[in-house]
Amino acid sequence: MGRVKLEIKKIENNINRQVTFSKRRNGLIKKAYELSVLCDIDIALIMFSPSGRLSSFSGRRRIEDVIEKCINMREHDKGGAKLDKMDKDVSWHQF
Amino acid sequence: MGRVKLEIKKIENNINRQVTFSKRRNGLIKKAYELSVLCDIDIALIMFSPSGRLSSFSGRRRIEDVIEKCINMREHDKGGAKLDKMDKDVSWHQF
DNA sequence: GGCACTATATATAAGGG
DNA sequence: TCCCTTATATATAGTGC
Repeated sequence: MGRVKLEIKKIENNINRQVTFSKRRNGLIKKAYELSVLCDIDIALIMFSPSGRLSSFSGRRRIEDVIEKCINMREHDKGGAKLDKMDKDVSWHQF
Repeated sequence: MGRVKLEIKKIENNINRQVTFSKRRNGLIKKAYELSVLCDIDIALIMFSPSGRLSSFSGRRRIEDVIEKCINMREHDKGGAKLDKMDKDVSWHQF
């Protein structure tokens, strides 16, 4: 999305990396917010900026509550937390 | 983003709400993944589907580690966790 | 439920101030 | 750095299978 197709690999230039982080962080939070409202769900988003600062977002409930619910669910129902399928050409770590 | 502009409010139809959740959840995870790679950061995303199922994602590190780092940072540096600014016309809950 | 299509809305990379 | 613009890449709503 932009004047040029951006390859998904680490942006080596420090300035550009921080700029991209700021823009995409805002976009991500906006989309998390929209998802929480449209689908009436609980959501939590935790990010650390390239300089190590914490950014977090949660929808209807306090982030601590969402985290706690997540931890409990992962402990008590390990099989139910997996996503069904993702793109084949990425190798992100997921649960 | 689609044939029609969608107002950001709860989708009342159960089927449509679940369909929108599935599509947007995938989009959100993809963007979280891209952000983690492009900016070389830690990130964690926790969502509960309309039916209550847990979906979560984390980038380079285990989600438990990212959550723990977040909790510690929020406890020890409450002032540093705030985002600078968001859209004025939304009222999401953030930290 | 999921997958594919496609018209449209949205996000964003570059660049300028 | 941050804000604005704009061309372009991407996400996705509606639809059919």
